[in-house]
Amino acid sequence: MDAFYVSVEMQRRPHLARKPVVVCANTSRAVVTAANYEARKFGIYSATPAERARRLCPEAIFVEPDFDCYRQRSGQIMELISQYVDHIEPAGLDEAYLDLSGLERPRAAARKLKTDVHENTGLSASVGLGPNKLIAKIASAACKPDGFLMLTHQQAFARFAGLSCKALPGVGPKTAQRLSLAGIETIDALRELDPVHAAAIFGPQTSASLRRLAMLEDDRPLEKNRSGKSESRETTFEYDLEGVQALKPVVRRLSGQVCADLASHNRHGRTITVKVKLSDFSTYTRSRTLGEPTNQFETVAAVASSLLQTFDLRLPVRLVGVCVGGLENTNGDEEHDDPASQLRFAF
DNA sequence: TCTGGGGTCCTAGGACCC
DNA sequence: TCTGGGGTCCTAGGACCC
Repeated sequence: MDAFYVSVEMQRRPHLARKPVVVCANTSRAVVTAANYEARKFGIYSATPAERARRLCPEAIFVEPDFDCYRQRSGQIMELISQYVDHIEPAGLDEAYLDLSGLERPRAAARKLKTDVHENTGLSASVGLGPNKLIAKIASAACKPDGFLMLTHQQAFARFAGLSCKALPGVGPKTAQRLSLAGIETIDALRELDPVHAAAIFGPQTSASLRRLAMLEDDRPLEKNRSGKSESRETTFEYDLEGVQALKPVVRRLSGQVCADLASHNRHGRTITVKVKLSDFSTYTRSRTLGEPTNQFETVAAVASSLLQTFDLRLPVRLVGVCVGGLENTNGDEEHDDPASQLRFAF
């Protein structure tokens, strides 16, 4: 979906049309959750600090996020899509991979789906089609907003060769910087990088996976019904807190919220992790794995509290978080779909 | 002006088992 | 005195994505 959260908010407030709109929590240390295209013209993007966003565009309209609403709208869209195809892999609230390989006219079906989504929700999507998830994903990003792009492997190869390596999903700022130091800026330069040289820089695994990315090769199957592997809550304080005693009640509260979420989905996990971010942004975690999965508040809170004691808190604390991971499988069968499927699609 | 929250996956080292 | 190889689980940190 194009600028999904902002588009939902603008739909609720028609007078915001054509104005710069930013979805952002109303707290001192917030960052932007989503910005519409008008706001992006001012240099405001997702993750821009709120204060900076206000200075970049004082006339921008700030709206507080409403994730319950976004989840509900996302559900409607996923429901609509499921009338077209059986095989859907949601990839967040505003994005999904679809397997169109069973369809006779996949391009026409995707076209109709895009129109249908707009007619039923008033929201626009960008659709990329390709022989694998990677190409579908890059194609949908390349045609945003409100775009439609279908590419063969060969066409994608030609079209994306000159793009920055950062256009490859999985290549973030750190990897891009390391590549840049090696003189690699574009996807075709990465493709032509000597494998031995690459392995010396990135190690055998990472260099091989970077190479596959640059070749636009991707054999990941579509995975539907993925169940979550962890649930967590974390909070950044308005002002840094000092000492374990100040943090204990927060850790108890977060434990309670995580357990309530787990219980509501009838899920249980074995590994409890506490995370701490200090005033200098250094981040530490401590975890403990139990013999049996749990979602009991007293159990999680007690373990989290004892983990909290093990940190070296010489600096003030900016953030704490509690995570329960190692969630047992709820619905058993992890369906891996036919890897021979030839056509995938992302929006 | 400092820099969220909810996740996934990968790596690497150590413990432990056969 | 010198001491393997493989596999799994756990912990900690880090990169990345939406």
